[in-house]
Amino acid sequence: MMRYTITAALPYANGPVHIGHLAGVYIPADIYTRYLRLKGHDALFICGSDEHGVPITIKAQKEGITPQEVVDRYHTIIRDSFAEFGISFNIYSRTSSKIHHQTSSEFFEKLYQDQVFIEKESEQFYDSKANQFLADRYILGNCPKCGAENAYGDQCEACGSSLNATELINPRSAVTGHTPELKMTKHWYLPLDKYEPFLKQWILEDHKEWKTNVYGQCKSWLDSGLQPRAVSRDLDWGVPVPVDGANGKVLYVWFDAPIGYISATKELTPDWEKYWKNKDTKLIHFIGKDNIVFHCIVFPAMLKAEGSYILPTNVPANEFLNLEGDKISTSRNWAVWLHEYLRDFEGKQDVLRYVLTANAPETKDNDFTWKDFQDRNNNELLAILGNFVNRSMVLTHKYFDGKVPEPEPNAFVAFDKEIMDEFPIIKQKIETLIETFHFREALKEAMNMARLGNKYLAETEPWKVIKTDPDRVKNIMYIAMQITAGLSQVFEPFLPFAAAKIRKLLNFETVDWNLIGNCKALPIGHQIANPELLFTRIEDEHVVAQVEKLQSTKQQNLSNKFKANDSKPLISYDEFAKMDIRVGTIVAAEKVAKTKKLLKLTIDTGIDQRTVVSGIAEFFEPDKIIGQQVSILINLAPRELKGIESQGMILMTEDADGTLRFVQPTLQTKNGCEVK
RNA sequence: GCCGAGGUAGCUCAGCUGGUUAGAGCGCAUGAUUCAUAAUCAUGAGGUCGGCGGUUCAAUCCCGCCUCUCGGUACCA
Repeated sequence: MMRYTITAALPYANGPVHIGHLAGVYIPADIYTRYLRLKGHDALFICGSDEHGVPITIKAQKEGITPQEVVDRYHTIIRDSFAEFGISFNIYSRTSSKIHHQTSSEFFEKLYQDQVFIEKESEQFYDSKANQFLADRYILGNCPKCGAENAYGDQCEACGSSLNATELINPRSAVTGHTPELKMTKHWYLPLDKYEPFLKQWILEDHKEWKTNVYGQCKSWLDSGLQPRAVSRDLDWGVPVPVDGANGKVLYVWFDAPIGYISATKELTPDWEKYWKNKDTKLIHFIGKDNIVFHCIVFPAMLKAEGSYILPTNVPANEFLNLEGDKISTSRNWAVWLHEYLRDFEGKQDVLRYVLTANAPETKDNDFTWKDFQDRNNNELLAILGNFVNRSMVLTHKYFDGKVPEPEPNAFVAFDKEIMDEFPIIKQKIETLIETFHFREALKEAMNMARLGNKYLAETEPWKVIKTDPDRVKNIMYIAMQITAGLSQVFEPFLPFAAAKIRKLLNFETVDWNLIGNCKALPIGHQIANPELLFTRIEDEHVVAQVEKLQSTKQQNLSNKFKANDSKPLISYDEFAKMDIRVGTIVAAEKVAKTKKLLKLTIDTGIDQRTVVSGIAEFFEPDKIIGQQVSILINLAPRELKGIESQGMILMTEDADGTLRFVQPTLQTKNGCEVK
């Protein structure tokens, strides 16, 4: 028996969870854990809500409630969704819990006492009216790049630039509107660079077996050199930094969140140390690809620094799931939310589990479509698995009053043996596949067991043989029932609800991986229950409704969500008149080498032909905009971009969905005409 | 741009360290069958393995260049 600690990424408690989360992290982790338990291993499955961090405080502020109220709401929704989908956590905890605060505090203290951290002072914005330091997201100002108002301190949403708060022009606090001042503040840094040699050895040399996407990402980070990372922030929501003079400082969320795995284990069992500190325990982190660097580099560095913990054996990160061809997006509401699915498809947890496993983004991003969902339910789950179980039960009832018939041991024919011999082979394949995190393939092999069952019945034709050789049918149905019993075991990790239902129908409650394929699980004479259908057909109207729902939320989002920005302060006519805006025509366009967004345009302004560098390359093909009339600000001070002098600025507008459009006269207009 | 991961039958994906006619499921076609939720079983059609070069007796698998998708990072009036 082996011991495993299995973690699934802590979902961030600022929204519900959707099918992308389930497909990428929780279902694979659940399959893995259920499998290990079936094999008799000691496997703890740990998860919880990640409840700290700035986005939650912002959400709370927007809604006029406390951060705790925000996380309480989503923690409940998330926890219940997982429970209903049969994600078999041993514990689903949360990082706002007392035990987590305590655990992460102690963790920090240990590193602090061992003098692992670097202490560093730097200047940060401080709001003297609110008496607090401001996180980057809490500072608004004019974007230094594009001049847009209300750029955030970390990013301008108008032009997409990532910023430093100190670059903002006219910065103001999002809390009070006050102009913040720069003030020195002290923070603690984890010197990741010091652990670089260790990490290089541990990952690049000792864990070449990790998935290529994970290994590649790590190599990329390690090769480019690691930097010390701040582990604290000036914020009042989180785990307070347990050091004198650290008032108003909390642990940075990336530091406390992974410790959540440890606190949850602690909450679960007094025996927790054996799952985290015993060298024989295998620690497996299931995550999405966005989390690779934290789980492969940062958290291991923390654990290593602490000294008494084991490091992960593997970090099987998955890619992302798309939905009907588009990226899943919480803000655009382009998602299938679990709590809504549970309401719309009551009792169909396994259908989604099946589809998401069969189409899991294991090696690359994958697409979920409702059509595929319908097809897989109707043509695979129902037609192959459900149908086999049903027909073997119906036949057993018809010929043997629902009792497992007694076979004549010497009467098994070559074909019987051939079929029976297949099952241990498939079982072995599934084991290897699950143990190497190939869940998609493993599920396919499990389905092959049901296929084999169908094939067996089709070839042996008990409904014909019964007329001529009833004894032979005893052997046939004996085997068919044993196959069914095997299915009730093999699907336990993948489709726990269906597996349990098959066992209920068989009147057979034992769960044991080793029963798969031994073809004698059900005793002779065993009475089975009446047949019931495992799966029901999903009709077109159900999936059409879902697609329409998606389309309409998408439409609504577009029209509803857009809110015109507030008017800027008044200016005089003279101020306006300073801007010399002309009608021009694009006469040449080419991509600026080594950039993604920049086009080098040559504009005929009526006065001259000049070069303008414009960040529109993601929306326009150079060839297709030649001849396009534009409005151009011609007396903007030239600026050099990527070595090219840009002499002016093309006026663009951005539609609600982010698409850029030219602002041009309604009819062809002479170049050089003024816009006024 | 740089780094990483992908681009294999209509669709979704397997293909270990290069080696005979490149595989599976779904879909499609044909046939068989009726115990079963018009479910099942068999057979078959379908691919210049993103493109171009190179190494090799031999490349989907190695190398170079290009191209497209996704992620990270940089840049972005």
